[in-house]
Amino acid sequence: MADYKDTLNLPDTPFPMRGDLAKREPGWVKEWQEKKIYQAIRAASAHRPKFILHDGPPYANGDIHIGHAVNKILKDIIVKSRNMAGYDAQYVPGWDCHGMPIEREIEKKHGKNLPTEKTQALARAYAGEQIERQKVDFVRLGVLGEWDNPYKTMAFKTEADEIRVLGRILEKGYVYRGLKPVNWCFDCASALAEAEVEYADKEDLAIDVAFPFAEPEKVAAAFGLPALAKDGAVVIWTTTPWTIPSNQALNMHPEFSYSLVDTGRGLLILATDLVAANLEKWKLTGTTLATTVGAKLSEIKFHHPLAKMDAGYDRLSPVYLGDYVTLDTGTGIVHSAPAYGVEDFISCKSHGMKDTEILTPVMGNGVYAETLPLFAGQMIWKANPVITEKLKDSGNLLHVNKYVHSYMHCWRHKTPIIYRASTQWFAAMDTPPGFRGNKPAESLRETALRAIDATQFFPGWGKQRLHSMIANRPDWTLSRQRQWGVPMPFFVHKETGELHPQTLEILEAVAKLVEQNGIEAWQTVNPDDLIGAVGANSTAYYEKIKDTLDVWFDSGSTFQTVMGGPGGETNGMGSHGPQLRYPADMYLEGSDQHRGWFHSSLLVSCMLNGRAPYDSLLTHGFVVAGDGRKMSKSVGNVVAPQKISDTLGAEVLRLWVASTDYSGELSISDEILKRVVEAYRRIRNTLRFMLANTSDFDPKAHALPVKEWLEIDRYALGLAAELQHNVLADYTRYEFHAAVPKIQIFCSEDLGGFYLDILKDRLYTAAKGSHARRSAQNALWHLTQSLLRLMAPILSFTAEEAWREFNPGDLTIFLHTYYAFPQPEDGPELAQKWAQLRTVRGEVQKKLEDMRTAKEIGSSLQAEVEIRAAGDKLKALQSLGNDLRFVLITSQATVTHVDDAAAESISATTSKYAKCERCWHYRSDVGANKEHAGLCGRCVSNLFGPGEPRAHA
RNA sequence: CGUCGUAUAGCUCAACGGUAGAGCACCCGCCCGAUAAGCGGGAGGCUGGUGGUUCAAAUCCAUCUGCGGCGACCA
Repeated sequence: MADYKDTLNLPDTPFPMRGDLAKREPGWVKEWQEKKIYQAIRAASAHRPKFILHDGPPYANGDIHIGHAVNKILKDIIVKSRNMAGYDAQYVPGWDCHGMPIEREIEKKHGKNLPTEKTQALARAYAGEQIERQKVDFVRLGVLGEWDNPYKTMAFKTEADEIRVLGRILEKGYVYRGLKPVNWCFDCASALAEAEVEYADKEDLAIDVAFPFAEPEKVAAAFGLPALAKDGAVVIWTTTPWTIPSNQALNMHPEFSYSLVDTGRGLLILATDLVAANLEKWKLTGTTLATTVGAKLSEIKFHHPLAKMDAGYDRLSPVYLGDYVTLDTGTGIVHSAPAYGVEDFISCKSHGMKDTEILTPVMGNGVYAETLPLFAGQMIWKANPVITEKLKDSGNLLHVNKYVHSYMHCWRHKTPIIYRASTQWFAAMDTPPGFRGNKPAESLRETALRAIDATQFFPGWGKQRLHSMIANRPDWTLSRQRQWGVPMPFFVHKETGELHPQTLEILEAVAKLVEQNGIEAWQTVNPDDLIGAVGANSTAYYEKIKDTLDVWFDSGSTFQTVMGGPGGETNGMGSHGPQLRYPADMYLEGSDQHRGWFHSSLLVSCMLNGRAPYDSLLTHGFVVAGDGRKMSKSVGNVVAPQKISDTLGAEVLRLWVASTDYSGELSISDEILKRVVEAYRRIRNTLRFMLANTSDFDPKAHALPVKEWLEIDRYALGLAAELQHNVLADYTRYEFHAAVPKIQIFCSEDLGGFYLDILKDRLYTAAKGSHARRSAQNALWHLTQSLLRLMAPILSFTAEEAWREFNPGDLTIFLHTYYAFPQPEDGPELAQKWAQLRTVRGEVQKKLEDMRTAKEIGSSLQAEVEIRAAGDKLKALQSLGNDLRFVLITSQATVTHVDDAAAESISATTSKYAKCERCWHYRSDVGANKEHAGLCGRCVSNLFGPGEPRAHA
């Protein structure tokens, strides 16, 4: 038997079937960098309209985790897809560099209580190292961007511009100074972040204190009594006697029941449920005169327990209602010192107490101010027993005992800390304080809410979320008491606290210094040099403030400090102003950034420009393990992006990101990744087949006008055009998880299961340069053009790898836009007709499967088919003529007319003819040519004659 | 606890008031000229639970449960 394999046009390509991604991707990354692909794309796109996705800066601490990878890959997919859609889509990555976590890292490595200069120097160096580490991992993911010139919030110019932003919001009248309770360490003489707080057991004095009636008639009325027969008091319980001198209110729960009890020491009010326990503790007996709910006692005033001890305490405390009051311990009544408790502060403020009315006798070192009656100059912890003693003297102490409880301690000093109202700087949400006659026309809250309405959200529920956050948030505390942060370079009057009259000029002067030497310049500058040492406006009267800005203000200002704000393209503002544009088309981050970066950026931009810095917001969820659980080191279900890159390849990670619906959680597991790998293999193999079968195709020499193609080739072109249209629509909506299965199904069903399967016969057996074969290659060539570009934003490595094979000598696929298809004239009719043909094909395949099960055939080519059909179906089948058998991949196919659909049927038989040794079809004319006894007629013609005519398939 | 999401076949996703679909995985078979490939066929869901609205509910409403985000001087 002659071997005819050499006479076939079998596919050939160096494009390997297996990607070997983990090993080969780093090489491609390197090439992209060496060939400066990103810069080439910029040059090629310079004339196009801009699409600006402004990068939200990751924090420069720690190696990237899977969430970072998701974020950057999504951004990369969007940037690439917008660029290929014909935009100049820039990507300038950035890093958030200041803040407490880095300070803590420095403390861990170099010890605590370093001088500020030292901390800043170490922090700056550390952040730089972290950025380089993270950058390597980001680049490894195939993310293209301006990695040579990223933005950093610690860049000197960025730091300086941030100070200028502060100056502008001050000038516009949004900034004021006020009180706020914070965690305070006396040894640090500073506020602490929550992360710097530890809990440990502490022994305190727990005291029960009576606040005597000041308005007995109102108390009587609240309990439904005509009058009270004797004096009495409301009783509170506290473990912080040192807050008693600062008491300014009492809290009761509006719904709890409170009793008025007649005891040996007068009438007492306490929660009904706690009467028995407390009377026993106080060794009293009593009878309940009446009960009422807390709400009835609202606003009734009581005497301070130390009122009789010193006139300085002769004041009244009103009852404010609060849901946070519990019946766990104590009396059901809580004493409220607004300067030293968060709930106390909020409650008193909401009842109209002004900052200036709040008593703040505890100084930063934990000692009572000289103005505090009775206890001046005492350290609060040492004052506890003294206060208790005074209360006893006053007759208002019902009980005292030692009490061990869990209490906040400083992470550094292991000493107890307190909540302490301290002076902070705020941006006003509702009532702009104004600045020297300047005052915004509307409140920041109103402006921001309007800006949200004008913003597009992906997914849509983000709008309501951000809206409700802005609607409900309190004033923004801009100041922090930290070292590694952008300073608020203010001078305030030592007595009045007023800002220096030349504040704006000082800010600009400091900005200039910072521009040269970084934030460190503010640390080292001599105040005398800025405002002079003598005179009313000098350092004699004004002191330098050490506060830094909230790090959220750093990243919240990047629309100005990086993008350059309005006019940044031309006015030289911003680290990347000329190339970017304000507002950005999009900010894209995890959904936690509604409260973070989206939020802070919105507020700063609204203060500066009255609008959001973005036109649209896209949010993605968080990555969870396959079982829906959060990933955590302790559970051990953490999936590291570096590990995936090193084993499966970053391409697989990219495909996983693209195929997951990011609007909810993104779950990842070994099985999920395995499925992604399967999908990848299928797509890769399909590409390989197309590359292999077009390897001898030269579009310059072999291109044919579409109308000269075979019908099925034109149909395939239409399918690809439809795919591209649908996929691009998904890209435009940023719904990549909808696009990926479309591509996958196209490869599997339309190509693998249909078109390519049918095409093999023609590609392999027709004469190499025949019209029939070239027509197929034309179609494959256009399909590949489209498919590679369509895939490129997601499967960047593979698309690029294939592109080099497909288009040798071209720098990169990313220089190209989506493919412009030639339009077949009869596209719609073909689509309809071939859909019908494919239905019939499916029915035939079922029939053939039955024969296979009955062992009548193996290969479908062993069968001959007869189809009886009516109407359109008949016409469609008949129109293919002799080519129908190729569509069905059978050796013979005949069509017979029947009158109506009910009479339609399909039958198949095993061919009785011999198998052509070359094309494997079973034909009556095999051996008809004596010189080539093993061949069928068309193979003889294809090899030695004019070639078989093919018009349809 | 509050609030915003989310829950459909083993996995990833469709169906957006009208008989639950696809790809992959799985099972069976074919092929051996895409070959650590390719083709065909098949099985597999009380759409998280419960109650409602409706002629009709995966879809609308309520409630419960699981999971997750946010509620931090953390980023």
